[in-house]
Amino acid sequence: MQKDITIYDIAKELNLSAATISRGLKDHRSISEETKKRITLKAEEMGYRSNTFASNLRQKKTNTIGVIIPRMNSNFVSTVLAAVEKVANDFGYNVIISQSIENVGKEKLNTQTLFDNRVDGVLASIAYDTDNTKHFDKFIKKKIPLIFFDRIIESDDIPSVVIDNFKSGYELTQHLIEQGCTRIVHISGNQKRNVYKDRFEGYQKALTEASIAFSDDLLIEGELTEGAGIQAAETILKMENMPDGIFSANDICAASCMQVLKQNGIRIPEDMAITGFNNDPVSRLTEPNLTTVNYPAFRMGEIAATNLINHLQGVSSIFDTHKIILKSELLIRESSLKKK
Amino acid sequence: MQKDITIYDIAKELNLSAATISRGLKDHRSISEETKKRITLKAEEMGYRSNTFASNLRQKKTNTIGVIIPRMNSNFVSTVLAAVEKVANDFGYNVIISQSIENVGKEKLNTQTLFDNRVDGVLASIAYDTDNTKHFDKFIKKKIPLIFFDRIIESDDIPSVVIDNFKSGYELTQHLIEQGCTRIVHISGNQKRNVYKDRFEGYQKALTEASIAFSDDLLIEGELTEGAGIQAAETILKMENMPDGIFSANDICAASCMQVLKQNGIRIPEDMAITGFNNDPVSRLTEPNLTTVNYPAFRMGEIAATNLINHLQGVSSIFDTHKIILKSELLIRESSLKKK
DNA sequence: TTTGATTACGCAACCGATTGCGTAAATTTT
DNA sequence: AAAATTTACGCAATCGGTTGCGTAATCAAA
Repeated sequence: MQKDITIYDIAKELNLSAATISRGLKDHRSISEETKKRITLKAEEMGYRSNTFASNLRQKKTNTIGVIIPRMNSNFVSTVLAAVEKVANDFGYNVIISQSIENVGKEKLNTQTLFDNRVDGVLASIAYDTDNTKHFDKFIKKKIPLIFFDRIIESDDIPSVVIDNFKSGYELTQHLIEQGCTRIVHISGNQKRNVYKDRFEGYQKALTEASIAFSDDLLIEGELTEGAGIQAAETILKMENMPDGIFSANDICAASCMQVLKQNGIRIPEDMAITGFNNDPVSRLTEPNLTTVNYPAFRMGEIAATNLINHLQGVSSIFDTHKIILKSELLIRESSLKKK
Repeated sequence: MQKDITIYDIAKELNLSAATISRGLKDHRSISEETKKRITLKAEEMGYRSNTFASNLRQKKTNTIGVIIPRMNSNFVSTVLAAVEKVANDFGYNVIISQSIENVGKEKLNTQTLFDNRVDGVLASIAYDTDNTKHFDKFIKKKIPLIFFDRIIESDDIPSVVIDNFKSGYELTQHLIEQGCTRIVHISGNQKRNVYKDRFEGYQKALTEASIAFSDDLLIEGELTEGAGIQAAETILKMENMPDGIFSANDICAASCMQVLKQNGIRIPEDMAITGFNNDPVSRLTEPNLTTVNYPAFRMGEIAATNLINHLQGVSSIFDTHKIILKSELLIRESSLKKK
C-alpha cells in the first residue's frame, strides 16, 4: 500500500510551500493563475486526495448532514431520502442516515452518533414512541441546525416541514361520508405522533359535522404494518355492528386489510369503502385501487434539505420559519366509490 | 456556543497529561484503575466528547463502512440496509449510504466520495448500466476491502454474496411449465446484470429441457418498474400469439403487469399464469397473490457486513472467499396455479 | 540493603490541512 | 524616480487525539 500523497509532497515537488498548495487547490485569489494550474496538474499527476479529517479538524465543520428516520423500508421514507441526497450532493454535502427502528432508545443513540460525528445539521422524523425532544437539545445548544419533517414534535426551537394531516384526514372522511358511509373505522398509529393524531382529529371533525357519533371501538390503533392490517380486518369482521367504511392511516395497512376482508366475502367498495394514505405504489396495485392522499415526499425532502443547507451557508435562517406546510391532495379511486 | 471540551481541558483539571487522559478513556492497561475512574467521571462531568476527526487523522482509519446501492426505494434494498446497519452498529461501525440512481456516472462519483471519506470497507450492488469495475480499482489498490452483493460483476479480486439466480429462474420456469404453460414471456432487466441474465438463462434452460422453443419476442427487457409492467402488459396484449405464462424478474413489475392484463379481461391464472421475484410485500397483496422467489435480503446484508467487518478486524480474510451463495426458495401462490 | 522488575504516567512528535500575518518583488501612481 | 499599492507566496501556529519512548516511584527478589 503506497503512502498517501499530501500537500507537503506536492509542495516539495514544486518547490512551493504547503500553504500555497492548500490555497492553490481551493482556488484562493492570492495565488497566480499559472501557479494554480501547475498545482492542480501536479496534484492530479501524483494522485493526491484531500484528507477530509485534517480539513474537518482544522475547519471545525464536516460538510455532512445527518438524517434520522424511523425506518427505511417505506416508499415515503426512501423517496424523502432520495431528495435529501440529491440536494445535499448538489451543494457538496454528504449525508449520514440512521434508522431508529421506531425505538426511542435507538433514536437517542443515533442523535449521539450524529453529534459525535459533528454533523453540520440534522433532519429528523421521530420514532413511534418518542415523547420529548430532550435528546435533540444538544444540537440546539451547539447551534447545530435541526429540522423535523413528517413526524414532528411541536417545539418553539425546532422548525418543521409537514403536510396538513388534519385537513387530509378531514377530507378523506368527508369523502367517505359523501359516499354514504355512516360507520367508519379508523385504523391508525400511535396517537403520540402528530401525523396520526391529526388525521384522527380530522376524521373526528368530519364525523361531528355530519352528526355521526364516534365511539372508541371505531379507532383501531396499531403499527400500520401489513400484519396490523390483517389483524384490523379480523377485528372488524368480528364486530357485531359491521362498519361500512375504513380509513387507514397508510396504504400498506389498508391494502392488507382490504385483502382479508375480500377473502371473507366483503365486497369493496359496495359493502365497505376503504381509503389509505400516502399514495404508495401499492395503492395503485390493489384491486380495487385504493383511494388515498398524495403525499409530496420528494418535495418534502427537497425543502427540508434546502432550508437546512441554506441556513448552513448563511443564505437564510431556518429560525425565521416555524413550520412549512406542503400541499397534499385527495386521490379518489375505486376502493371508496360506492356511488359511481 | 460554549467551547468544546478536549482531553487537554480534562488533563488540566486533574493535573494529568493529555496522554494519560487519552489512555484512560480507552481503558489502556498502563493506567491505574483509580485514575481511570477519575478520568471517566471528570469527562462525564465536563461533557467531553471525543473528536472523531482528530482521532481518525491520527489513526488513519474511520470505523466507517460505505455502501453503494442503485436505489433505496425497494423492499429488497431497504431490508439489506437495515441488516447492514444493525451489524455495523453492533461492531461500532458507522455506515455511509450512497445511491447510484442506476447510473454509472453517479456510481463513479459515489466511489470517489467514499474513497475520499476514507471508509474502511465497502459493500456495493452495482447500477443498471455499469459494465466494468474500473472505478472500484482504487479500493483494491489501497487494500480497502470490497464486497459485491446481489448485483455483481464477476472479478477475481472482488468477493461477492448472491443467490443462485440461475437456479431460481430455472425452478420458476419449470413450475410454470408443470402448470401447463407452453408459451412463457420473460420480463427482465438489463442483461448486463448477473441477476437478470442468470434468471433468464435459467428460464431458457427450463424451456429447452421441456422442448419448448424460445423466440426473441418472448423476452421483454425493461426497467422492471411499475410503468415497465404496464408497458409489458400492453405489448403482451398486442401479441398475435398470446402467451399463457409470464415470468417477471421482480414483483412490482409483475403486479402492475397483472393488473393491466386483468383490466383487459385476462383471467389469472387460468388464461395467464404469472410469477414475480423477491417476495416483496406487494406480492402478498395482489389478487391473486403472486408466486415468487423468497429472497433472503436481511441475511444477505448480515453476511456481507459481517464478513467485511471480520476482515477489518483481522478475524478472517474475505480474500479466502470468492463467492457466497445464499439459499432462495420458490413460493408458490395462486397467480400461477392453473392446476389446483 | 542492593538490584531487577513492574507500575503509572509524562514528553513530544506526529497525523494533514488551514490561515493570520508578514514580506519580497512586481506594478502602478504621482 | 521615489512612493504607494498590489501581487504572490512563505512562516508557523493550530485543530485534538494518539503513541513510542523515557522515567520516577513502588515493589519484589536476592
